[in-house]
Amino acid sequence: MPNLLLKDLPRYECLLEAAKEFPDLDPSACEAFLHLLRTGDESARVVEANLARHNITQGRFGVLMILVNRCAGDTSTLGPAELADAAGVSRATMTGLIDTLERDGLVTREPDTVDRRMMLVRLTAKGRSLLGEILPDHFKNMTLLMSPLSEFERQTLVQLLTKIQAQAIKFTAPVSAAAV
Amino acid sequence: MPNLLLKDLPRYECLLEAAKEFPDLDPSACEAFLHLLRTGDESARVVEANLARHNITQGRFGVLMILVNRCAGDTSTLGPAELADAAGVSRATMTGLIDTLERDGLVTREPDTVDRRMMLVRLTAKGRSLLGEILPDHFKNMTLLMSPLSEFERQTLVQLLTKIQAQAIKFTAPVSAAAV
DNA sequence: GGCGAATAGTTAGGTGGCTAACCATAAACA
DNA sequence: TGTTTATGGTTAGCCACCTAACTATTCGCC
Repeated sequence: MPNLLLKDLPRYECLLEAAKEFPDLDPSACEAFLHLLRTGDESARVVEANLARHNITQGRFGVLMILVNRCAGDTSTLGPAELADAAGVSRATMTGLIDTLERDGLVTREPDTVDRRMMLVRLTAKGRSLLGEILPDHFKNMTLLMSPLSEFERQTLVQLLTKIQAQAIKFTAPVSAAAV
Repeated sequence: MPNLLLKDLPRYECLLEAAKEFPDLDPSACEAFLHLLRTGDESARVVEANLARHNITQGRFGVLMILVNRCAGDTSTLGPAELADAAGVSRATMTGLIDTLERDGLVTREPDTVDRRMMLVRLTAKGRSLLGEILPDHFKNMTLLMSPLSEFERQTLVQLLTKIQAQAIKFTAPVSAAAV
């Protein structure tokens, strides 16, 4: 009987045993699945620890990155809905993220004079500077995390993960069909 | 310049380009990392959708599963700290999870007469019954999600993920050293 | 021009994660 | 036996996610 996303991953032999009781349980699928979730979780924690040292979370960091990417010039802006779409979160959630980013002086928010429904979000110099501080270690950690894998293994991993992603998309309707 | 954990994963060529600006950025590591997080995220959503149909979340489901696993007989119990440890969350978080589970009649909670600091959590018949409803589809979805991969590919994936897990543990001190 | 539909951003309420602090109890030590 | 340390569960506050609902604005159609 497997535990899911728990501290101790069940061994394959335990899954074989559990499959006797649950005919729908495929031991190798279950094992791969649990390892995927666990490794993803642990990997996220690694980069989050680096971000936390700069008093920022993954979500807020993502918003800053989107602003840098989508705003070529210093004067460009994005609306909360665009940001939410790019970040893959709801507009309501994005309101909260922008709230705290604005509070910390990392972005500014002002009404759009052209479309009066819109707010315009802009990255501040402080926000840009913070990214400059964060990114070197961020990338180093990422590289270090993947260092046990050879170039070939990384490619293999990406290929396998891409297959799973393609399958996952089928579960969730055509909402994410615009990816890549 | 890469987006992180965003809706559109950057293509490898974009990462090569970005590496010119950021010397610490390793394109293949970054690509593998982003795919790992993205696939994990999407996979979690798949199983969560199934759980949501039964009005339960991943976290609460995990608690029920621990209770089933750790409590061989119907009369056995676990304390909140044990549950938190097994689930990999804090005791404070576990209090909230038990609160809602108790509210929904899926577990009971009573003081321990032997050790008066303790509460004892027990799975109810309703909780057990709910698991019985959930598990068939839960396992089926898991199997279906991994179906694009052959048995060999699944083994390969697990091996690669295990390497990353071992590396991730080094970042987070010996706290999780008891895994597997 | 007027009306209905669509869009934008925010609020309210809920859930689940965290840390720090708290009170109560048990265990360890002198 | 008394004191200190450790453990257990909960609370407060914060954050991030969601849905549903709301108000305001814009768009499309007649």
